[in-house]
Amino acid sequence: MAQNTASDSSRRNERSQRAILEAALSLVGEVGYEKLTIEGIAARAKVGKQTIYRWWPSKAAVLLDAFTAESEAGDFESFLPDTGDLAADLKFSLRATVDEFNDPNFQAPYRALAVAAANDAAAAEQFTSRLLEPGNKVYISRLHSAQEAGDIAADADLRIAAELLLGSFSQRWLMRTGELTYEFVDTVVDMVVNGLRHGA
Amino acid sequence: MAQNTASDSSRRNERSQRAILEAALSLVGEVGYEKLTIEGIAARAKVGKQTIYRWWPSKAAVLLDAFTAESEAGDFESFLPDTGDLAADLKFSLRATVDEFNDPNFQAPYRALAVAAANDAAAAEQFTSRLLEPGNKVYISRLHSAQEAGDIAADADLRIAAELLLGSFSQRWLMRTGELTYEFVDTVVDMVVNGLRHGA
Amino acid sequence: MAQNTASDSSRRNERSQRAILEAALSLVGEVGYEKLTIEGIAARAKVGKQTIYRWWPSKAAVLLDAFTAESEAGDFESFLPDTGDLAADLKFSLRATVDEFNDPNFQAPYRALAVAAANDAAAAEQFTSRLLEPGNKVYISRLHSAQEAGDIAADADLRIAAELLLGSFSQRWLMRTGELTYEFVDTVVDMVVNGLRHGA
Amino acid sequence: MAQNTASDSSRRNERSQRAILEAALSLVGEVGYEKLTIEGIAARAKVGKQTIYRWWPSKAAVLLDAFTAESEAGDFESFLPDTGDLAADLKFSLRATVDEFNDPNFQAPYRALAVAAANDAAAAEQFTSRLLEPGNKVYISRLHSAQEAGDIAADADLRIAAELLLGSFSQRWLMRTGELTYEFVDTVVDMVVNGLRHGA
DNA sequence: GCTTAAGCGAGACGGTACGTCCGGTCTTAGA
DNA sequence: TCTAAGACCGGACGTACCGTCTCGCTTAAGC
Repeated sequence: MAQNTASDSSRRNERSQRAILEAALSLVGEVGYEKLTIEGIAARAKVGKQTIYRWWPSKAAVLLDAFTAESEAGDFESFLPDTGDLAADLKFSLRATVDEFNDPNFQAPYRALAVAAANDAAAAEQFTSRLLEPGNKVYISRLHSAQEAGDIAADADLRIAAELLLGSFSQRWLMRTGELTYEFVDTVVDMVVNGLRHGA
Repeated sequence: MAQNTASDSSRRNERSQRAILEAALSLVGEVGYEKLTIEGIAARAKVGKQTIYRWWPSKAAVLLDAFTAESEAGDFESFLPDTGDLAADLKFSLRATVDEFNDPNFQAPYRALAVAAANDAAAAEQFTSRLLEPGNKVYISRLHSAQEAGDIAADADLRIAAELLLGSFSQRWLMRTGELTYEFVDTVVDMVVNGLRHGA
Repeated sequence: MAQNTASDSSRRNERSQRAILEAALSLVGEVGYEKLTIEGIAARAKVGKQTIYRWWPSKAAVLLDAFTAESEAGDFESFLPDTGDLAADLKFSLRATVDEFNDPNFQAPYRALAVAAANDAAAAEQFTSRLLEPGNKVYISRLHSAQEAGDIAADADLRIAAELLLGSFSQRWLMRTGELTYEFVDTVVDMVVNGLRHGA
Repeated sequence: MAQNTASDSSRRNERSQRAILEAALSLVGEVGYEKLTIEGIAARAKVGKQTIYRWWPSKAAVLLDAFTAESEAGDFESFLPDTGDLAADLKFSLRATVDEFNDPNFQAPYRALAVAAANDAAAAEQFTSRLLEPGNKVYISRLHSAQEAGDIAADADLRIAAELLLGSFSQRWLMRTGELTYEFVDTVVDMVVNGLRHGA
């Protein structure tokens, strides 16, 4: 968690912390990241402002904790099966991700975090290591298994392959340059899997 | 330009407008987008705040004008040649883009615009139509010519192909998940071109 | 007035200034000096806090202006007649002052100013020069005329005589060590006038 | 002492109490009454805040105890001799008081107490009964002996006489309207004694 | 001598106000 | 009429203290 080093976390008031994270999530859904204020969170959580500042360095940090706390409650990482059919497996997972990113309750805080990360290298580091990279790993690992099965080129750079899959998806979503549809991810998967097949 | 409809643009003071755009660019390079303020721009440009509010609806709009004004001064769009060798042409262009995005003077305002766009759909629309889409078009058009030459599958979705090329690039840059290098774009191009070759 | 040097007073909004002074006076009467807050004044005056900070350096300064503005509206300085009978004239004036200091509307802000002055040398300087000293002068001048008439010793220190009259009064009021009555001031006047009669 | 009734004073930690009083005195000398904080005292005394709140109801009460504790250590009440020469005796005593009030170590906490008393009737009651009134009594008693000796009028109000002596002194000091000098108190004494001589 | 209730240092907590910054609107003087 | 300047109302910032409230811990009294 992102607490200040100065304070003794064993004395945290659980009830307050939960109220803060819940307030942050619900508020960011209502007003967006830029209009999200620490005062607003404190007011909704019925908490003193200092209680937020004591434990988090910025609203981005609050939001990150809020988001991951909720995600860990459900089963966070979208499931990526390994049926032996790489393209099918990738499509399955990415279609689930499409649904997720079309859900306003997921989208609002996630966009807020992305904005914070784009803005500030420190936030980006947190965002990446706690949200993006775990997702990447799942894809890389599936690609690796395909590689070992001989389905894709032995020398393919799997990290970059994952970036093709997820970067195009992210960009379309973040800049709203198009709808996130099953067709879109299917096409992306086909192109990438095809590209990986014969020496790249 | 993004001016308000209310004012008569023939009466604009050119000197002031230029000073505002220059001030916006230099300030965003110094303090970043979130700490960029209208008051700060006005003060540096030695201009009344109202003069900014009269002609632009938001700091994102100022910045967008500032950025495009500078870009148009130089030759903005990265040149994409058509030598007949698709992969080589794409690499040539993307390597130039790598250089551009590694230039701090370019990077700071562009990142600011991307943040504004990620935040706000209206800003995104402007950002996309004035900066992203023109770039996309260049790539799509080159892909189209390759398609007509029979180098890539006839039924390939060229827009999505361009998104693969540029989205992975953008994501890596925006979230700072890795360095932008020639090797990176070369690999991306090879994968994508390979993927386009045989029906996708 | 106690405005900051930085601002151009010709651009003050009269309505706001008046509202601030009125709010300060009414609030100090309701809650006392220590619980008087700039935020409270701003809220009651329907004014931004900055508008107070722009023109006054402290709540003591606001209050001093508020108090003197009101006083100048009425005829501030208690009238001290010169009938030729020094003791009678002093009693007349001090009895009026007794009434004034027994009036809650007068007392609350005046006590607030006295507290501020006792606390802080800068406030004391303002308080003294704008409120105490003018009062002193009136008494000294009446004593001077009595001295010229031969009613009191030629070498008497009139400023100190005034301090005896007003200091004992002030102390009793400020520390609430006794009631302010006509009898009290009459006795004080008799003692002091008697003491001044034969070389002191 | 001003302790709360709720607590059992036999269990007080002497060391802590002393540290609190010393911290209060030294801090008030450094920052003044308004900027004196309970947290600051606790921090300097290396004591929990609750230990202060347990034993004193306000910072004024702490300060009053701190001040009287120190005073009782030395011989607090300025000696007022009775040589038969009233004026000389009063001058002797008041000159000593002048020295006292010109001593910064004495002045700072005493001013703080006076401010607290001026502000708040409850503090005033404590301040008066524990510091002012004992001083008054000494003067009244000396005047009484002079009255019995026939040096001053038999019907003179001796309390008011004492108020003349001490009130003018206090006022000059509190509002810093002039220096406290031997000449000043000498003149005050001469006027008052003279005024008391023949029926007042 | 053991236990148990208190005082204790520490500091988190819900609050209030601070003094500052900036947003976006409005007013004024001058070119 | 547009501009530079900046006052205005409003709202959020991040900080300082308030007075209350747990926490473990020490410690002294009374069983």
